[in-house]
Amino acid sequence: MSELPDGPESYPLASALGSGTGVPASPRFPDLEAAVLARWEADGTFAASVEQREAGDGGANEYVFYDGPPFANGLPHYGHLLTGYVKDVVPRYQTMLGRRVERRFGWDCHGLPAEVEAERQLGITHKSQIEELGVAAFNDACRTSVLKYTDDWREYVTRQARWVDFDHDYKTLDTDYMESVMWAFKTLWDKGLVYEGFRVLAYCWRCETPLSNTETRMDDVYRQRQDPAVTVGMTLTSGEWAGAKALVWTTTPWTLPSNLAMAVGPEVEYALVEPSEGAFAGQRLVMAAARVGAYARELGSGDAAPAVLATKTGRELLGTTYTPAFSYFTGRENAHQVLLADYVTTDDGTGVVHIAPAFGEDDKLVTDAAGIEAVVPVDGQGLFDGRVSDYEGQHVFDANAVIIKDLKAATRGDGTEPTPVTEGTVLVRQETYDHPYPHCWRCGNALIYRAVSSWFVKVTAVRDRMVELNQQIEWVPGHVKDGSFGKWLEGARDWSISRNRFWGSPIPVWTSDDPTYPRTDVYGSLEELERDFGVAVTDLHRPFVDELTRPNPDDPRPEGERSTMRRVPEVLDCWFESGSMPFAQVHYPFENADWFEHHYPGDFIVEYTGQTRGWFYTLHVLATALFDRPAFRTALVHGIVLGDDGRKMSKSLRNYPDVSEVFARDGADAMRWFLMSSPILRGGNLVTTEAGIRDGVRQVLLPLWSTWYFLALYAGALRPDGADPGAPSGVVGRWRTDSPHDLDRYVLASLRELVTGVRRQLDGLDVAGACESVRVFLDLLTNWYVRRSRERFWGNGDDARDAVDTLHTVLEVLTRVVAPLLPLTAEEVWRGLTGGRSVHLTDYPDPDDLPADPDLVVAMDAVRAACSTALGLRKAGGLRVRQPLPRLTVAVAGGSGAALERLTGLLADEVNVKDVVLLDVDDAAAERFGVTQKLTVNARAAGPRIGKQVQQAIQASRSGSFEVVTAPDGTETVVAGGIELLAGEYELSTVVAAGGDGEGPAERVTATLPGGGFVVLETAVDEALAAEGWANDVVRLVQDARKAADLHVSDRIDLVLDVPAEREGWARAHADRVAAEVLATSVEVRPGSDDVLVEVTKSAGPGGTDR
RNA sequence: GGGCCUAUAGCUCAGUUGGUUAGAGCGCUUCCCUGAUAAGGAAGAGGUCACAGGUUCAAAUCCUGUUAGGCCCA
Repeated sequence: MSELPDGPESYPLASALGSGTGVPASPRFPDLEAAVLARWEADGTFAASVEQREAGDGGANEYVFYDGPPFANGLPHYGHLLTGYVKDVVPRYQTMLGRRVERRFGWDCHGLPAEVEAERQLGITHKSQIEELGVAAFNDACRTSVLKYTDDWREYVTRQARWVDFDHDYKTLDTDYMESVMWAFKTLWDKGLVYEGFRVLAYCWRCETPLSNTETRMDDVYRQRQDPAVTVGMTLTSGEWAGAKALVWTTTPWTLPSNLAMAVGPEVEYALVEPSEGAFAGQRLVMAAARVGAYARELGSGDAAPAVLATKTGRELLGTTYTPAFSYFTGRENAHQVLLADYVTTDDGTGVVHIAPAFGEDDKLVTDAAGIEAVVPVDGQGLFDGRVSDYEGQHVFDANAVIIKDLKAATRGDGTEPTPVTEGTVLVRQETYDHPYPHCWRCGNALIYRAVSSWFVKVTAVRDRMVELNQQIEWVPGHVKDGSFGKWLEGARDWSISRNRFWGSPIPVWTSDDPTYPRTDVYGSLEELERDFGVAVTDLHRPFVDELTRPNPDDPRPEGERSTMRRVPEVLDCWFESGSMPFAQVHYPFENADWFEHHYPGDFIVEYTGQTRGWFYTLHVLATALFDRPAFRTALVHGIVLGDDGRKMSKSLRNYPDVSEVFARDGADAMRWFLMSSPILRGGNLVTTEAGIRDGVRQVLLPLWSTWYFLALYAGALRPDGADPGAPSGVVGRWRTDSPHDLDRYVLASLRELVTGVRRQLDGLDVAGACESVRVFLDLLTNWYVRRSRERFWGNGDDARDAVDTLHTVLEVLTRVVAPLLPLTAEEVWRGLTGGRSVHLTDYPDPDDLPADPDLVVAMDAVRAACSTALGLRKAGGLRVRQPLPRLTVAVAGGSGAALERLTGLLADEVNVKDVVLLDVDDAAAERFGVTQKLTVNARAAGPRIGKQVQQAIQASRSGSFEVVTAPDGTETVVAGGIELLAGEYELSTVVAAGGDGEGPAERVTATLPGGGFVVLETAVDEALAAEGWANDVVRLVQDARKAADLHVSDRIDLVLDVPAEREGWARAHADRVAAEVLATSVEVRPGSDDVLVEVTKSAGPGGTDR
C-alpha cells in the first residue's frame, strides 16, 4: 500500500503517532497509548481540561471529587488500578458535562504500614529497639520509606491514563494537614466528644504493644494452639439458690484472679442440679440446662443423672452475688454478681461466662454497662503484679498450671496444700482445648487480650445523627446505604483513636506529670502551642512535639519544684487522618474556610466494600461530629479483585497477570474496559484473567479502530466531486446528520439512543451498564451499518459522500461518548477525525444534536429480524447466500409493512433475492401460505380481573382451543377455554403453520418471525440464477487472489479466467459484472479447464491505481 | 456466633413495580460469508433460576427456613 499524502484532505487530520503515517490497519495499542500520553504531557491537556471550565459562583459549577489516599508503601495492584479508573472515568465525564473537576492526589503517610516497612529496613524486631535507636531516627526512616514509592505510583497512575494532579498533592504528614487534624481533635474535645478510657486490645507482651485490627487480621496470625480449659464452680451467696455453685468455663485460667463478674444469657434456661454420685454428689450446681449432659462424666448420666431441683431463666439470676475463686478484688463496687449478656450461648462451656473485664472485649462491654471498673493486675510484659500477690512476677501463661494446681487443692479441701483459692471454689473439669489463637505477626508469640489506656471519640453520642445523615447519601449499589453501612452505623461503638506508636499525628493533649496537681491542656493549632510553649513549632511529629514541655500553671509550688506539663505519649490512628481529608487537604479552618464551605460535602467518592468500616465510616463520623453534615453525596462501592483462580490475589500464588505486562501487551484502555465493564462496580467480585482483558480488546477496541480504519481507507480513495482527473483523490468527512439514506438515518437515530442511554447510565454511576450499551452499539455499527453500507463507500457520487459524512459524524460522536471509558483510543480516533486538540476538551454529546427516528429504528430492527430468519432458512436448506433466489415474502403484523416498504432493497440485498414481497399477516392472501392465528394472553391485564381463570385461558391459548367472537356491535372478543377475554387482555398474532407449505410454488421454505409474522423464501433456481450464483463464486475467488497478491483496494487488475467448457457461456454472460466487482480492466475467458482458475495481475494501464 | 452480599447455560454475568416461551458475551458444534476487522453472520446444543416450604390466579422475582460461597465484625 502506498503512503497516504499529507495535507488537510486526508485522514488522519492529527495523530499522536506523527504526521504522514496514515491510519494503521491494526495498531499496537500500547504504542499508540504511549504516544497519546506523551502528547498530553507536552500539550498540558489535563490542566486545560480543568481550566477551561468555570468554577462558578461560590464553586457552584464544581464537581468535587475526594481522592481516597492510598498507603504508598508498595506498588499499585489491581485494586488500586480499579479505583483509579473509576476516579478517572467519573471526573472525565463530569468535565465533559461542563463541570470543573479538580483532582488532587493524596498520600496516606502515617501509621503502622509505614512503621513496619521502616522496621524491616532497619532490621528492627522489637519495640524497645526503636527507643534505643531514637524516635527521631526511626521516624526519619518512616518518612523515607513512605515517600519511596511516590515516583513509581506517579508512573503507574499516569500510565493508566488517570488524570490527577500530582504537583498539588496533599500528604497527611504535611504540617498544614496535621494542624487541621489537630484542630479536629480539639474541636471534638471542646464538644465533649473525646475522652480517655480503657480498651481491650490484642496485645503482644514481648513487643510490649497493643496490635491493631489490621495486624490481627493478617495472614498466618491465627494458628492452632492448645490451651488448658477449666470448669470452675463458685459459690452463690444470695437469692434462692444461695450456697449452690455456679459453673463457669474458661480457656484462660490465668484470668480467674481478675474475675469480677459472671454473665448469663437472659433467655437461657439454667438448672439447679444435684448429682447423686461422683465427686460432686450431694452438692448443688448451677449451669445451663442444655449443658448438663455435656458434663455427664463428672455429674453422672442415665440412671445416675443429676436430679434437676429447679430451673430459672438467666434473667431471673441477674444480680445474684457469689464468692469469686480468688479474693484479691473482693469488695469492689458492683463486682462479683451475675450479669446478663446477649452473646452467651449454650454451644459450649456451661452457659455461665466468667468475666474478667481487662482481658476480654465482650467482658469489658458487659462490666462497663454494669458500672464495674476493670482491674489490670498484669503488666506490659505479661507478668502478674503485686495485687495478685500469690503469682506476682509470674508470666500469665506460666501461671495457668499453678492456678490449676491450686484449684485442685481447693477442690480436695483437705488442707494438705496451702492454696490462695477461696473456700468453696471447686475445679469441676480440666481439659485441653485445641483452638485457633492469634499470634503476633512480628515475633510469633501467642497474644493476650489486655485493657490498655486509649483515647476515644464518643461515636455513640452522634450515632443517631450519623444514621439520619446517611439518608442524604446516595450509595451505589443502593443496598449499602441501609445494609452494610447503615447496619454498621446503628451498631457503632466509640472509636479508639490513639496508638502507642511513633509515626503519626500526635494526640495534642498535655497533662501534668504529678497527679497531685492535675491539669489537662488540649491544643488545636500551632499558634496555641507557640503561645504556651514560647517556641516556633515547625514539625508536629515525635520526638519534636514531645520536647514541648512547661511548668504546670496549676501547681502552686515555687518555680523549679513545679510539676511539668508533658504530652501524652500516643499518636493518632491514621484513620482519623483519612477521615479528616476533606478539610485537612485544604488546611481548613486556617486557610480556605470559604472554599471549604462550598465544597463540602463532596460530590463523589469511590472505594471497595471494606471501606464501609474504614474510610467511608471515618469520613462520616468526623463530618457528623464536626459539621453535622454528610461528607459526600454519592459513594460508589465496588467489590474486590480476585486472581484468575477465584482466590485472593497473591504474589506467591502468581494467580494474576502482572500489571506492567498487561499495560505493555494489551494497554491501559483494554484494562480499563475490562475493569469498568465488569460486575465489580455493582459490588460483586471480579476474577482477573488475561482472556477477560483481551475480550475487551476484541469486542470493543478492535471494532472501533477497524471502523475508523475503514472510513480512512475509503474516504481516502474517494474522488472529490469535480476534482481534476489528475488531482490526488481522497476526502475527509463533514459533520452532518442530514443524509437521506435510510442506513445513515438509522445509524444516527441509534446513536442518539446510545447517547441518551449512556448519559443516563453514567449519571447514575452505572459504568458497567454504559459499557454494555457501547458494546451493543458497536456491534450494530460494524456488523450492520458498515457491512450493509460497504458498497456505498466505493462509489463516487452523493451517496458515497453521504456515507462518508455520516460515518465520520457517527465516529466523532461515538469517540466523545467513549472518551471517559477509552480515553486514549478515543483521543487518537477523535483527533484523526477532526484535527482538534483533544476529545477531552469537548462537551459530552447531546442527543438533541442527532435526529430521532423511532419508526425507522423499529422498522430496521424488523428488517434485521427478517434477514436473520431468512438466512436461517438458507442455512437449513443448504442454500449458500451467494446463490440468488427468486423471492422472499415477509409477512408482518398490521401496518408495520409500510415502514418496511422502503427497506426492501436492503432486505433483498442482504438475503440475496431478486424480489421482496411484503404482506400484512391479516391479509387474506396470507392464508395460502398455510398460516394460523396464535393467541397470547396478557396475564398482567387479565389476571386482576378474572383471577384464577387466567391460568385456564393461558392453557387453552397454548393448545389452540380458542375462538374469536365478533359481537353484533362489531367489538371483537376472544373466548379461550370457555373464558372470555376483553380487548387489551390478549393479542392475536398470525404465525406460519408448522411445515407451512400451502399452495403455490412448491419450492419454498417458511419460518416465523420472533415478534409475530413470518417469512417465506422461494428456492427455485433457474439457469439464469444459477449462472449468477456461479459468477458470484468466481468473484470471491478473484477477491481471494487479489488479497493473496497483496493489492490495494483501488488497484486495477487484468484478469484471466480458466473455466470448464460448459461454463463458458455463464462466464461470458457475467464477465462485465465480474470485472466491475473486482476492478478488472480486462477479462480473458479461457474455456477447457477442469476447474475454475483465476489469474490476477496488477494492471498498468489507465484506470489503474493512482496512489 | 452476628451483619451484609451472592447463588440463573460449560464459564462470566444481565433479568425493571411478580405476568406465564429466562437473556447477553465468551466457549462448543455445524453451516455461511469475507474489496475494514489476527474478523464477521446464522443456526444448534446447553437451564428442576442452590434446596425446602409459604404468599399469589401467577414466583428467577415477595416471605420464612436450609445449604454453599464472599466480605466484614466477633
